[in-house]
Amino acid sequence: MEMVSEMRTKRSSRTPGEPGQQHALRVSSTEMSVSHQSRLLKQLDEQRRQELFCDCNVLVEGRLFKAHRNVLFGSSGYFRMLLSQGAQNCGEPVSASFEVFSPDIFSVILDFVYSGQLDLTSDNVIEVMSAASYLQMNDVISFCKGFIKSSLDISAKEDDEHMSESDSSHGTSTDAELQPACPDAPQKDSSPLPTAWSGYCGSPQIDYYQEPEAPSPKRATGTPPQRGGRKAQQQAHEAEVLPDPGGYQLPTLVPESRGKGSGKRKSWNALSDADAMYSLDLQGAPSLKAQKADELYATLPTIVGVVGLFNKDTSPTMRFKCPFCTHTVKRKADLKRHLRCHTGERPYPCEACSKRFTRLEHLRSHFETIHQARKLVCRKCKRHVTEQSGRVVSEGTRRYRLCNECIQESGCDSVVIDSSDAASSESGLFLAVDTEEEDRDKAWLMADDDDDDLAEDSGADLIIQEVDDSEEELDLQCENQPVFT
DNA sequence: CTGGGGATGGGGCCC
DNA sequence: AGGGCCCCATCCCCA
Repeated sequence: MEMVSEMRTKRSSRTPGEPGQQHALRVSSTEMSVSHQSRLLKQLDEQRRQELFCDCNVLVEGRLFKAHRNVLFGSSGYFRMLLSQGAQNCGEPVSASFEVFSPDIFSVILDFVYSGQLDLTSDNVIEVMSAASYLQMNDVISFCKGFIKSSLDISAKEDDEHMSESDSSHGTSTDAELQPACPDAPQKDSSPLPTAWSGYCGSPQIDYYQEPEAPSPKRATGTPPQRGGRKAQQQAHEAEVLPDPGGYQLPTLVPESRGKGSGKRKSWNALSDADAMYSLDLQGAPSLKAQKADELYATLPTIVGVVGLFNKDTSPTMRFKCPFCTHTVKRKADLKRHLRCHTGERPYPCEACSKRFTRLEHLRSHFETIHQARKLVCRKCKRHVTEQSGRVVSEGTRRYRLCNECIQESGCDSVVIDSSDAASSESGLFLAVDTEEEDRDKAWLMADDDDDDLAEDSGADLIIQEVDDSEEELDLQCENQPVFT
């Protein structure tokens, strides 16, 4: 191919003046250009390997890489910034040192820079993505995201096949169908992901992964929107400002962790593209969501690399880095928990109002505050109430206590007085049955329809009678059941 | 418009 | 490793 191109190039350049050659010449020029670029890159790669004309030294955890500053400048935002700052002393070689990623990872990235081929595997994709984020190489990040996404897609497809057809022999055909058209695709049998990556390898221009056009609300189904306008606007802004993980800045310019600040509440509506990538699906069918999230989590030990952040005076501090943002945590469990804000997984549905939560404790807190009246305080006058001086009332799906005076003032029209619940709250939830409390919580989480006593005492059950869309909730109960089994 | 309080979500960390 | 608690930030509602 290259030879043909070369020959054509030569021929056309020899006969520029012949009639009818204008169009042919233009086509040849394009091919020549591509060929020329390819050869030039190849030549530069050769020079790099022979350490010829290299004017940039990159030290990664003690290993020295030599490269050309022009190439690095054109490939990485980080180097662009770095080299721009030192542009005045062009004659001297530039040095950069990294300890935030390993030499192997940098080698993969450097190979990509000089060849356009990214050697991704399930083992290195997260670290490559992390390093690419650091180096501000958005194309690499996009490929990594696509790689991860396709791994999920493939997992889902495989699961679908496994569910529909019990015969395991179809697994090979699936793989065959997904085999790459690109012969350069990395083929590692041990990796669960490699077949998916083939589409990207060697052809970085191919936009295999379609970025979501706009941040999509995670609350596609399920919980009703509670936070509209202002939040949506703010989060749209966040999505604009925080295209994580591609939106990294130089470490010196941006705090390493987003902290408890502006971006914290983005999990519901505003998502980074990576967030949206996962969350859209994950908000759909809860069982599928959990399944996919589980698949993602299952890959954590290999796919989510351990990032060593080195303290200068102490031993290396091992931390787990979120592949979607800059956040790092000490424990993998915390990372798993954190990932839910990216995946959109909400495995804990409230059976009373169908709102879903990322954590059991949040669900419990929600249920206690919203659907049970735990506080012995009158909601209106804030005075302390007892069993005698106040009662539990329900308004919509919310329950709270009012003192008898406030109940009389508000009248029975606006609130539904729920004496049975008051009794249950008093007798069971506060005093005598504390030990059973957890079991009850778990019991209603398990949606145990056989337990009549539970149904009587459960606030959820009482509320379901009041809410219009109870059928939907019952469906949700059935739907969500597998999550807890 | 503003401030207070409730609800919610996320991080750190202990058990 | 998971559950749970505490703390804090943010959002929303309401007076």
